[in-house]
Amino acid sequence: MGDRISFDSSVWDAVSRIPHGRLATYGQIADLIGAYGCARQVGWALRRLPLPSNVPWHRVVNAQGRISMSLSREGSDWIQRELLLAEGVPVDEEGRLPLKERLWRPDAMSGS
DNA sequence: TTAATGACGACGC
DNA sequence: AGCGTCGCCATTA
Repeated sequence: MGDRISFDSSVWDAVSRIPHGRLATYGQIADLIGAYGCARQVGWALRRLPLPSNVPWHRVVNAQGRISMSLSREGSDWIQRELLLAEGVPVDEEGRLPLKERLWRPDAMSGS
């Protein structure tokens, strides 16, 4: 049984903790689940997420403060932009957004 | 099995 | 700011 399944679950769980209106980077999620340096894998895990989903996958962007636009996403990148705009996060046509101001700082004292 | 491909990231210029 | 390069590593061909 794949480690893939548990890895994906870990990613989805971590992403589910991102508060409404805030953002996290792929690398940040990787760190959070103890997979330092595996940012790309986080991207793959989100790619496997069946849509629509309750997991707020749209709150994960790249470290450059942009939505990772790619033809291979077949439109999910633009859906991501719409979902972010819908919850008050400004995103320009190039996918740029205010990462600095909206970066999620996980609080050890929250949850559980 | 080897080669190419990414929803990435850090650097250099 | 923008772009190219390289390191990264699971997935896919």
